[in-house]
Amino acid sequence: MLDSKYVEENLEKVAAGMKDRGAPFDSGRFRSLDQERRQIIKRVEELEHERNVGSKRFGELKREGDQGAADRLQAELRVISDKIKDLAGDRSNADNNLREFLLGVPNMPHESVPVGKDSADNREVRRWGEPRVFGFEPKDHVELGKILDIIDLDRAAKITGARFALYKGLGARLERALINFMLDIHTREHGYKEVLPPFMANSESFIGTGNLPKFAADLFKVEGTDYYLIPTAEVPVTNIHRDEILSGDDLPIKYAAYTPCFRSEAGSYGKDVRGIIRQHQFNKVELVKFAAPESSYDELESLTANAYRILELLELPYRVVVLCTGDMGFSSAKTYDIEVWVPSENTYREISSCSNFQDFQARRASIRYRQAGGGKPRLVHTLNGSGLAVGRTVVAILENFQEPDGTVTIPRALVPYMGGVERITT
RNA sequence: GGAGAGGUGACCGAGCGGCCGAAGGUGCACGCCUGGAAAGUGUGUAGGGGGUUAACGCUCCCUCGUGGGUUCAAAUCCCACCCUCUCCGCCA
Repeated sequence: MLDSKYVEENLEKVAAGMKDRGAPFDSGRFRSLDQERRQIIKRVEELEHERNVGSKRFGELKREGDQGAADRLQAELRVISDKIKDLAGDRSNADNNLREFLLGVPNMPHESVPVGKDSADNREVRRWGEPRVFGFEPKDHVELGKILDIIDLDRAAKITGARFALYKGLGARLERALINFMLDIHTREHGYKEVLPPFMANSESFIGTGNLPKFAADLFKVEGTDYYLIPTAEVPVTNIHRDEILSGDDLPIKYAAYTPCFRSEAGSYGKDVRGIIRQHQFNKVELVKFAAPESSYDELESLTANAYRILELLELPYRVVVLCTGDMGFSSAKTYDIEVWVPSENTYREISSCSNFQDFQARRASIRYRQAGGGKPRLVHTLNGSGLAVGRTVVAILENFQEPDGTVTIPRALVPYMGGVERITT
């Protein structure tokens, strides 16, 4: 959520930023909501002041024993109190209206973000590794998964439905190996603290990260509760410090978390229906940072580097693109997507998304810090990125490391995590 | 699921109708002390919002888990809900 004061003082700038994003923004409506709220607050506070002064006076009269004056004053005060009660509803309406308006406004894009309409306008900023030249027709991961009997989509559909996977044998072990490998690298070499959060979170947490109220349709809700299945560890992990004031000395705080992720994928019918690229449930190792505003963009660079390092260790070719204004997520000020090479599609596919949200989430979730020299608490900047999506990493390994007979070589770095297995065979 | 106890500032903890945004302590900041540090010592130190101001500031309102209620007046009384702890039951 943007700061209403910031919006009020930079109305044109905000309108321009929203235009770059392709997001509707009614600055006239903002202005009238803002002013309405201020007027009501002023009126209520004047009445409250009157009541407080009168109440004190009433106490004095009682002590002095002037019963007549006290009774008269009490009658007056009762009228004032009633008026305040009448206005209470107006006030909360005005507050809610403004808040609701602002909750629907996406973050301002950072100045370094290219202006553009959609993914075609994203800009490549890094490319690593050479896509392998196959001396044969490479198979896709669905076929490989069947041949090796490690991914069973038919039975998963029986158990649950479409867009679910059943991993078996070395497939299940590969998934587990990748989770452990990623967590080990991030915790031992990149300085993140491992956390294992709840896989459900309440609506307040979802509002904190910006998933609610706008994107309820993307979530699975647990019936009869206020809980939703998490679509990413970003939600529970960012909310670790909701409503807290952190010590500036502790920043940046860096967490790495493995969780499954649950997404309804509403509106993606017909998209990536084959295979395990797009699932209702998938595993992911997520990186989350709480940083001081001065250093948050440096932290975004290092977080992104921490994520693509996994791909380098796994010898998987990738590229990094910076998303343009029109392609960025709702809460993000700047996003890098890391895309891994997928031979069967002859293209790079997103495997990680690394974003700086600046104070957008921190304001919603009230996550602040106090600087070493004391002073007022300031909002932290929050960042996160996948490090990495595990299912898509499996896809990349199977397809990039396949042999003509359908067997798959395990990347060297992963062999210890596979219990010494160097190759998946039939 | 049943019975009980409790949720107060960055943290611990007192207060149980007006003199309480809140004693005391810890932490933190600044100063004294010291060759330097520790110890000691003095002072200060909640958050959010409105008005006003170029700004420093001044001023008002709200906040003692959350939301209602009683009252001229609520941290304090009543109701509902959430969370934590203890005991019993059940359970992995």
